[in-house]
Amino acid sequence: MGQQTTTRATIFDVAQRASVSIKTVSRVVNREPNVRDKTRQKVEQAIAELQYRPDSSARNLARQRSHLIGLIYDDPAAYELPSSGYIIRMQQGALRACRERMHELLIHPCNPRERGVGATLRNLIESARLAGVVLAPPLSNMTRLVRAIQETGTPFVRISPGLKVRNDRCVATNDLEISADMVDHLASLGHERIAFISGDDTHLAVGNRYDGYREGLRRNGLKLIPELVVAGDNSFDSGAAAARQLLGLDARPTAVFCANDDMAAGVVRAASKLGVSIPDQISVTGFDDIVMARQMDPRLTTIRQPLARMTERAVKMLLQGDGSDLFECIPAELKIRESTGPAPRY
Amino acid sequence: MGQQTTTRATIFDVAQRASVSIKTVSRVVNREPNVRDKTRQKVEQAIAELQYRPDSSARNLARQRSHLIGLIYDDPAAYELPSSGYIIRMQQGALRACRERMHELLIHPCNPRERGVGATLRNLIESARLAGVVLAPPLSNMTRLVRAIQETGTPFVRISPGLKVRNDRCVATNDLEISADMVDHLASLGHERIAFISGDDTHLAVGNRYDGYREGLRRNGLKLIPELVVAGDNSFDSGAAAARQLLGLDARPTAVFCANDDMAAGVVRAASKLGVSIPDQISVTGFDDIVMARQMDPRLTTIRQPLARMTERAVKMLLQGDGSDLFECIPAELKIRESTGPAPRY
DNA sequence: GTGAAAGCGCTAACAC
DNA sequence: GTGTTAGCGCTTTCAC
Repeated sequence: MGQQTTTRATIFDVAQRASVSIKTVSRVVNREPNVRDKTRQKVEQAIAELQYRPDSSARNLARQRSHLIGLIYDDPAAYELPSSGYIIRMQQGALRACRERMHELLIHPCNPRERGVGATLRNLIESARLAGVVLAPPLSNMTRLVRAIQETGTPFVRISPGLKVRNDRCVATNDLEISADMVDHLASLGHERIAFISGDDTHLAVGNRYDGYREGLRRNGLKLIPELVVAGDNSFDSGAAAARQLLGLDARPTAVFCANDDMAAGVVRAASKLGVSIPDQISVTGFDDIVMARQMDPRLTTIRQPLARMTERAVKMLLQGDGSDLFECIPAELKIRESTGPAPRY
Repeated sequence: MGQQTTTRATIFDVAQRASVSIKTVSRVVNREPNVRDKTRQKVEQAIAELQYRPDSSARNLARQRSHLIGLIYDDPAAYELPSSGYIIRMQQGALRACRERMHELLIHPCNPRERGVGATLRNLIESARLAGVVLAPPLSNMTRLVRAIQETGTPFVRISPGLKVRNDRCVATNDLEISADMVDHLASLGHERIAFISGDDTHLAVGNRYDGYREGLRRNGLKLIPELVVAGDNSFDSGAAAARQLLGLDARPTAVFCANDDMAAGVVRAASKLGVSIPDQISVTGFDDIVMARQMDPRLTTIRQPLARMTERAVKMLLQGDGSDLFECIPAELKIRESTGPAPRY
């Protein structure tokens, strides 16, 4: 064993050793038809003996495209956020599909507020000749970026762009529907004064959660009480602040639906500081199912998006080639845990 | 605007347009010397007009190496763990260095328990001709994997291998020292019965934390009390279980030092269930500074490894070329928060 | 079924 | 300072 002293074997070396032409070797390596079984075996043996590994650069150059998938997502200024779970789950799904299809994953967080992101993105995509690009939310709903990618002509898929999309491919989840389902859950527990803490609205898909909340109220015959809707910014602290506001109301809500789990955690914290018990006095729900949701006390009722599966699907669409599916929806799941319970009777 | 209808400009097109040879264009693009200012400008203008972007595949083929850095880490079976924060922070550091050096980052989680990881890794590294590889813990202390990478002859850096390393480069932190410092902190608060909950010992660097604990006891003139050392497995639940055991003791510890934050969170949970108040009756500390550490109540005293900076440094070492630094240590930081306080007097 | 030869777009010696 | 030319290791077209 030890260091690789001699130079690496090329397709020529293999061809020579197997007494065939390089084209035949190429056929074997790429699993193309029209190779006699016996020839194939000879070649395979030569490959094994020589430890031959095709050179991706050469292959990419000849093929005019790489075996790289780019995963592009928002680079949070404060990286250290629960958003990390979000990102990891997307990566995980993308990686699954990549492995299966013999591709590799390039990650490329970027700051959409920066000048020249579009150009940088184009540069990356074209220079590296990415085989495809997955655009994560909230970038997936930013026209400038989408356009920049379109201009490269490289296949791409958007994740949860948060609105209906004209021509290009995307995979989403049923944010709106599932949010309404959450209201159903609350309503079925007897809640009538259900508050909502909204999130960051540059993230269109997060906006859908509010629409779902309203739809849920509507279909349960509940009316929207303006003072029960308060704006958050997706952060723990904004959730806590909103909770203090809601709990200070003369007519308190009996349930709070938060547009994400971080804010829900903030609500839980604020409530417990005020001696308000969950879920006895107030029910709390989130959205995202972050790791902490299962470690909180009480464990948080929330909604889980199939992020990994969505991204996996996205990469597969990319590598499929056929423009068959333009849009795919993978439903989210209600995770009913301990932070929701029957409405208190006053 | 719009789609790229015509074929992409190559270096020839640029050369022709600027009335120079391709070599000159190459010089300009690669910022090589020996180009007259005026010539350079002509070329740059042609590049701009033609929207020329060098093709990485071609460049990589000619240079015999890519512009890709591989970040290789353990692919947890249950991915959905606080470890996600760990991974994200390493990625962030690696990305910072990559961007600065005009490289791209390939992520490659892998399962070291799987057969053939070594071969797969070699295959990736050689096929893609990675410019360099960063190996994260605990993979960085697995001989089989390290060897596989060595055999490719590709430059690599190990992160926190957890032990002194012979010849190859690595960047680590002062796990042991900082753990001893944590004991100093506890001792200075008057604690004498300090428990330790150990972690997963396939992760050598985590093992160092225990050594640091002992060193801390020693230098504070405290003796190691065997019944106060209990084995955990890095999980929240194992922390909670250990806590129940420790709190059941006739002579309880007044402080618990956990080898990671998840276990510390478990301890906090178990203690509060048992009505033991933190830090009044017992102090708790962790290691890692996961996101939750700052959102717990009380906020957790812990240790923060400079993971991002470590990985950033690693990538820079890779791209530096000169084998100057073989080993680099970036110190961790004590984060003293609310979960530690003066030892109770009985 | 198999092979010969012409690229793919760039870098790197070396010549001028 | 600048240009010529020969690769880099593969895929692809087309002939056999």
